[in-house]
Amino acid sequence: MTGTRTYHHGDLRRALLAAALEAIEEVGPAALSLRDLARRAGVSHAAPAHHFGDKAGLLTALATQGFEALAEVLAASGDDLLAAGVAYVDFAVRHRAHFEVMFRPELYRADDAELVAARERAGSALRAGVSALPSRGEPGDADRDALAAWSIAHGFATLWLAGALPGRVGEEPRDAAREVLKRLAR
Amino acid sequence: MTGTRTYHHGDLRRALLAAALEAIEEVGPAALSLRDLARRAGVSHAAPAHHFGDKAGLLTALATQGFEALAEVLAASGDDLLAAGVAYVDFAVRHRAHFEVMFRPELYRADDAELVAARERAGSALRAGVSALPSRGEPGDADRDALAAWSIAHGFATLWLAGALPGRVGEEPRDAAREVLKRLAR
DNA sequence: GATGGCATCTTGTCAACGTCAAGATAGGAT
DNA sequence: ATCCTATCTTGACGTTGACAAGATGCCATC
Repeated sequence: MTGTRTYHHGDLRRALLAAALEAIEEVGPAALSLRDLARRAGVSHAAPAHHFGDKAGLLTALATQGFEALAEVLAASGDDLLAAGVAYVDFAVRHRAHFEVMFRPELYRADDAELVAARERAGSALRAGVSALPSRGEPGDADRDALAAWSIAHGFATLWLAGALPGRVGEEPRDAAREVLKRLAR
Repeated sequence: MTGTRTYHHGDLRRALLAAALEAIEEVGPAALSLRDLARRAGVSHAAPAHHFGDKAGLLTALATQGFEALAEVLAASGDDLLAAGVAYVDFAVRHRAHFEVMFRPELYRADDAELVAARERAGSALRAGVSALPSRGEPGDADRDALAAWSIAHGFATLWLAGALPGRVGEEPRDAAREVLKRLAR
């Protein structure tokens, strides 16, 4: 990271992941080009393959990063379900590139061991917020409560990212999300 | 459509759209290849360009079809908000290829006139179900109610399609969706 | 401190792709 | 009968992901 160009980049793996996040925010995860990443990092066109094998390998690494970061964000939001939902939406908007890759499993290797572990950590963090709610009714309801909460947060985030929401909802995703998500918790 | 191979296909535009739906269900909308579609239809590799201009043009046509079909489905579900939500999820699962294209505006021309019209028809049909609900509270609440309903249905559908849901939710999307969506209407 | 091993990166190549330009074909109007 | 024009083919160009083979330099070992 000294800026001098040596034969060995020194931190190419990290540089490529960072460049990939930028590129995905610009053109989306599907239009990502390994050769473009190589140009951004100042290395030859075949250099990325050494670190990630192929394009799916790079996206697998990004998705894993994403699930780990999401797990942290959800854990930090504590036991408040509404806060967790708002944090979920906020994560999607702030880490748009990560989020978009995470939920396009056809682009990466969804059975990768590290990725599966990270995804399960995020899933646990997500269910933790719901299990804090008072239990009511029959068994299995808690699962469906969790799924309802996940669905509304995920749906709002996805629609926001797709630009499908009318301008009326405002500019600040956290505020808009809170207004919508609280309709479930009632 | 006689099966004989003439110089003029006769119904190439329709054949290409049908082939595209098949291909998208197999490999996703991003990995769609125009040359593959041409092979499936039995025409030369450049034939698709004549009907759709380019790849984005073909996906624009598919997205337009999708919004029109969704508008019909929602209109047919009547004034019941829960039924509309279930119909939304059912549409996404049954017309997976259409649905996946519709909400990836970076892949097509989102400002195309026909597409915008179809999308607005679908949006109107969606809001119609919510406006039938008894109004409560301040103005603007109806918009947010609609957005909450759309979010939970869209989120559930998206998570289902991404394969992100645990196996416990079952095989039949309509039943699973109803159990989840009804938690909002309470 | 020299040497060898090995991860890292480069160079060269290939098939497949989207797109464009130019030409061939045929159906229908005049 | 003739031309017009939409439809489709052929050929080409630049870009991409992937693979193979070679170049480079760090690092442990002696």
